[in-house]
Amino acid sequence: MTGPPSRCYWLLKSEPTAFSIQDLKSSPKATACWDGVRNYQARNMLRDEIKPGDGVLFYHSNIAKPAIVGIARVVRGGYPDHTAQDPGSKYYDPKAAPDNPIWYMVDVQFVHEFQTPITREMLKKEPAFAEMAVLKKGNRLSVQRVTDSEWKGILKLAGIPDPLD
DNA sequence: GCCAACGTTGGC
DNA sequence: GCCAACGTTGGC
Repeated sequence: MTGPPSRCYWLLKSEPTAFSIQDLKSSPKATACWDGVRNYQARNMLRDEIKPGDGVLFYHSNIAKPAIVGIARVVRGGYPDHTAQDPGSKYYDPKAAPDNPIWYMVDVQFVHEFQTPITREMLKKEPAFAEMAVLKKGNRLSVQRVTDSEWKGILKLAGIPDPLD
């Protein structure tokens, strides 16, 4: 094989009151597990598609100015979300078991926080981002695919070179 | 706070 | 398998 390994891009959504990019940055090794996803479509992407080395747009939702606030990288691919088997967790799912974890998570590492968040309002002004799932009305998926050109466009808006290169 | 959109549940 | 009811998400 020649050339760089292929890399995919994702948008991960989080309510900053639950888990913010600052929380990620201040985690040990600036790394945290992306737990608590309880939607099958999102689960399938976490389990099957998201690989170490992939790029992540970190999106803050459910706030006055929802925005992409920075970049992370995937450092561990899909593995069972243990919070589903922890009765003390708010993400507990009594149907999950060691031989049937049901829910999966990945590990992500902080890479870069944008000096100025790229707000939803800004994204909506750019035709290049019109097809992004995050902008579609009613879309609640917390894990979304991002195309190469969308990724490049976001970094261009942020005014930085690709921090994963 | 409002409410539209969505996913899940469960009766039938 | 249908679909109404419900709980949740998340922009506004």
